[in-house]
Amino acid sequence: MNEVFLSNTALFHGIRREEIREMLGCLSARERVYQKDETIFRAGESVHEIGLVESGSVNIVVNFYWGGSHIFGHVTRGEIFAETYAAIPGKELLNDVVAAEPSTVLFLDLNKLLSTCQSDCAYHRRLIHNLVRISAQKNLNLSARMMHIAPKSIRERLLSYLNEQAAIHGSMHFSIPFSRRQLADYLGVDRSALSNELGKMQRDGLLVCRKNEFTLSGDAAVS
Amino acid sequence: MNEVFLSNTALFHGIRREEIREMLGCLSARERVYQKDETIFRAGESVHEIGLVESGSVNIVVNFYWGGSHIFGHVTRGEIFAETYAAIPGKELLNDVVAAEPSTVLFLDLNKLLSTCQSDCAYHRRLIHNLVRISAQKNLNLSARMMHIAPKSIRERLLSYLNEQAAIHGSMHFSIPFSRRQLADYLGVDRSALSNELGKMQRDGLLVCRKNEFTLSGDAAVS
DNA sequence: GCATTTCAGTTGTTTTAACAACAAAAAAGA
DNA sequence: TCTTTTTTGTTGTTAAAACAACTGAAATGC
Repeated sequence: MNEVFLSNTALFHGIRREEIREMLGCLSARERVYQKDETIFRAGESVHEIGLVESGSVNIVVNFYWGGSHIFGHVTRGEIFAETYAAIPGKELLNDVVAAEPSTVLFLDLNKLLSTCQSDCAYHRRLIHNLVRISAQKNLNLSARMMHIAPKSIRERLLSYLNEQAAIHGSMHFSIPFSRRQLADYLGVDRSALSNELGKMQRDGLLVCRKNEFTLSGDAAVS
Repeated sequence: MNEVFLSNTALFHGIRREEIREMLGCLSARERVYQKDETIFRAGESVHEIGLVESGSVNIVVNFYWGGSHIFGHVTRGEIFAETYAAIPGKELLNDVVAAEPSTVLFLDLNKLLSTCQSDCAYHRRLIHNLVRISAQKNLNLSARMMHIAPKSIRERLLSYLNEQAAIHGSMHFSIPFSRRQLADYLGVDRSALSNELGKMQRDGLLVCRKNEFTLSGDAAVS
């Protein structure tokens, strides 16, 4: 296991490398390699460990009763997953977790993480602090998406999202981390309808976009 | 302050009453009374305290640029709010928090909550544990709503929601905690269209409903 | 008990987004 | 480089939900 890598993750941020090695023992850390498309957690299971992606990436996949499925989230190197379920004992997963590519996952026992270890290391508190922050951040991300999806029209959803991006980047010119298809999924609209609306908005002078680069005009600014 | 009441909240669950009184000092607890419609937190502010509703209830209100607003959440007696923002230093609130009725709010310093207090009471760990669980639960609630909103048709959204409720109650017959208007808001659809669809579904034999009481037929069951 | 207001169901109309099918452009691979 | 695949924009059609307006029912207040 790579302590240098771990010390750069949000979960272990601010913890010295020597401490990390020691802590991994306290947390019953175990590592496992997965091939592409291999299932890591399955809906219906209950878990007590959180997963930290050491290499590769994993998808959070929701399966519908009629056979369809939807990728609800994508967890990349350095990020964690399943912490919400691990925090609620006995709670069954609502979705599968599947390796999006060949990946290595580090599993950590959440109960041990939350209980101070025998050696009562000062860094343990930092770890808990980090976990709370990560959880809060995920909450905010979900809330933000809810807000963007709240309007009924595609244009309003786009403006809501793009204005948030402009605010985040502190500029009317910015790149977004989504392809068209991904943006359509994120906003919960049809892809072709999204493309269409973007075209109209450009004709209306609200914005200019080329690939993932957007420039909002003053007219598009809200709040 | 009422330690008996606090010991029944999710945040102080499992902590003895005598301990609670002691802890409140550690947490720089302060209490304040609000009148109906009075603003508790305003969008754009950053906070370091979480709020616990001791009496009454508060609304999480999103204000749109064009003047409209939307109630995003309702926090009742015993529940907490603003913990997501308090956990991320400097993060500005995206919405207002407004008293829905005359209310009393207990404010607690989150940084002090996360750092073990001088007296290093064993119950402090329990408090942090509870906070993590509450945060995780809010995450799951948001995720569940996202899943219900994912389908495009009203019928599918309803079935998604009602099946979850049936699973929660462990029965095909149950009451929901929403009025029609609230359910329509929750599912992000028009109220009259929702009523209409419920009528159709009853005619199709998928369910029977009277007020907030629903009975699903076998045909409505999914997964 | 009566008046008033809120809530829920119904219907018809209009808007709009989903859907399907396709062509051009870009990216990836051989 | 040439081929193949993926991504993106365009258009027209269709289905569905939003919207508006109204009625009856239920709840609230006086």
